[in-house]
Amino acid sequence: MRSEDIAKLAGVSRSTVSRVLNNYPDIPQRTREKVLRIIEQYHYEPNTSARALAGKGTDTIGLFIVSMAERHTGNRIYQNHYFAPIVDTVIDTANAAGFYVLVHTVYTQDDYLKVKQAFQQRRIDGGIIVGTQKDSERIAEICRLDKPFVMIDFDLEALAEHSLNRDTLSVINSDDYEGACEAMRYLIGLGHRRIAHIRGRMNTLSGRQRFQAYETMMNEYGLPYEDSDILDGNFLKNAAYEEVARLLNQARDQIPSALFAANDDMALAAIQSIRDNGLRVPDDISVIGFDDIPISSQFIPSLSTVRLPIYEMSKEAVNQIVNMCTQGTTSFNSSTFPTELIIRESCKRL
Amino acid sequence: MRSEDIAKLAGVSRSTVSRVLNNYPDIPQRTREKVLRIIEQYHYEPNTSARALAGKGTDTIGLFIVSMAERHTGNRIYQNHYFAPIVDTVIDTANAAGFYVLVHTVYTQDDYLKVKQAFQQRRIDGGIIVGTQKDSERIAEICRLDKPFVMIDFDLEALAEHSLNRDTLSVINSDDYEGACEAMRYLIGLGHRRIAHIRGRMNTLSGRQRFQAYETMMNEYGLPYEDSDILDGNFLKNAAYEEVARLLNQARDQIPSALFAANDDMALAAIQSIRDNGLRVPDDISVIGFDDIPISSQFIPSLSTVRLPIYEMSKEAVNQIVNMCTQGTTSFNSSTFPTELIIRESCKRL
DNA sequence: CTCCCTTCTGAACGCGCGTTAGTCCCATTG
DNA sequence: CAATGGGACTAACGCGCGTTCAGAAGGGAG
Repeated sequence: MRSEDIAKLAGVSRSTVSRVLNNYPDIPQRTREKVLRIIEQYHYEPNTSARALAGKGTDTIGLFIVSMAERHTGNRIYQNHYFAPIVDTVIDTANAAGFYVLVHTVYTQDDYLKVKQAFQQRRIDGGIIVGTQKDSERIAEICRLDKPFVMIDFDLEALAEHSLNRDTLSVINSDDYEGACEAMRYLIGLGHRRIAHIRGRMNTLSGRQRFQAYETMMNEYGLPYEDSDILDGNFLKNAAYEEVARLLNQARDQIPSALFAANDDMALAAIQSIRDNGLRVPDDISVIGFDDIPISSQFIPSLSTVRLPIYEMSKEAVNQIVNMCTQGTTSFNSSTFPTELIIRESCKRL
Repeated sequence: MRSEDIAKLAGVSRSTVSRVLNNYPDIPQRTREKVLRIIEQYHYEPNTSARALAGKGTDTIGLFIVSMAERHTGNRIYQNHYFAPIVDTVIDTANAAGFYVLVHTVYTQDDYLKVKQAFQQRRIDGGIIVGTQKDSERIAEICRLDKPFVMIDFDLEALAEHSLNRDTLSVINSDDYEGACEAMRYLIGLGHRRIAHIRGRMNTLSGRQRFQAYETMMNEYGLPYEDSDILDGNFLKNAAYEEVARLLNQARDQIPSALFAANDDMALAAIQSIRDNGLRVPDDISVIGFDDIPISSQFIPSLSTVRLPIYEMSKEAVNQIVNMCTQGTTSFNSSTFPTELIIRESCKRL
């Protein structure tokens, strides 16, 4: 079933059918209805490829997930507390807007080619890229394609470095720095003076921002901290568990009364480690995390943390892409979404 | 950059370029290399739309997730323990095979149209559909399109009903029945004679199979059970918690010594409920679940359960689709994958 | 009745590629 | 030497649609 068949059945020319489908204003109501009836009746669907070839878009956006995990290690991405809700929201929002979503994982440097290809092959009209460890060099290449593109969590400085403030590019960040400051102020407000921090990976923007907030706040409030109070984590549980165990392995009065972990996974591991070393949370040590992953609210004790506005950010990303694609609006945008301090049971007044 | 540009640069005709790209045998090595060099040099990528229009496929498969949740309730699909690893594996496997994946959620009856459309609009070469509550009527419509199609977890009887044993259709199931039997045999082998069951939704295949296995095993081993031993769950925590509380609200010696829950979520809720009623797991009551969701291994006590071969099934689904798409092989297939009994701490010898 | 303007329609071209039928050239054979 | 054959290529058509431009049909004014 092609548009020509519809045209014949409706007794008009093919171009009239096309005009009806594309909402041209100069089609009289009678003709329009007649054509639409035939289309309805025969369940006609325009061929996307032909449409795209003739200049229309594909009504498809790409969602690229940059991860340092390895392909085929099984089930890593969507069980990741950070990626899962993004994928979820993006697909949901896009589908509701009548767009299809092409999801692709990016593990290796070569996989970045796939992103470019998706654009060059005209598979997608626009793209969203997420992931903590993006290669700004490769990203720069992709941006040079000059296609509607939104990045979630990306260091603006890296952009400037490649002078890529193009009109088709948008960046959506969460305000991790301010969120981390809030967490620190909360701990300090509870009377804690000796506060430790488990860092995330320092090659990620969020890792750096959260750590930076820790230092700034400690300094601002004139609180002393030593190198040993800064634990070198990597966002993962194992290392955090070990590092915390090492922290606890000193004179009782040398142990900090509070711990700010750069993410919930490490915070939970820290609590385990603290327990296994015979101390209690929050009675002996207060722990606060970052991310508000689902399990944090169910853990015992439930974890105080900072919620990321993932849902809002993802939705905004799709909206921007869809606008760019449909209206052809090209506007550089850099929005920062506020986090939210979630107070639960894992912190206690000193 | 079009193939014609490449042709000019290489000093050949456009069709020669096309033949090189499509591995035609009658191109001498010299010409082939020359063309490939130019392609490489100018980063030429064939336009997918034009390609699809000319008869080639799109190298894209659709992944449709049928869920009864509601759109825009935020973050349901990929945080679902069942869907997440499927999405994960499908995307990973397909990407590794050079295929793109279009992910789409199906919430309402109308959304099924989107599935049909994706095919009719030639967006995808083949599709995978997953979800527990498929509408076999709609599925039948989709199958009638006669496109490569794989369903994960689908009742074969429903297929027969619509007489749809077409060559392009495959069904991949997990052997829930046998898995549930194994779980029951394990409990019985531990000496339990009074065993309760919390059912899943009876309008799902897995819900029915797991329940059926319970009844069959109880009968086979001549164990008595009463209506009150069969709790009406719906795969969700809340109802399970309540139902179990009701079960425990009777004379101590009337309470079953073991409980087989139709999924892990309900099993975990049951353990909570049992605890809240002053009994212990596994000392007073043994509990076994089904699914082996990630949290089950970390729960205290860790949950004995039945692992679903989700990874294997998803991978097989992609392989079948890819084969059908590339080789044009059309073979009806119905494979059943075995489950695996995972023994942990939540069950104890009576 | 003619002219012009508005409203509507269709023929034709182009999008970029796959493929078929056919051409050209050179080596081989009778 | 002519005829044959095959290897290496190309011209041309078709895929299904969007869009432009010219022109038809209708309607009102002069």
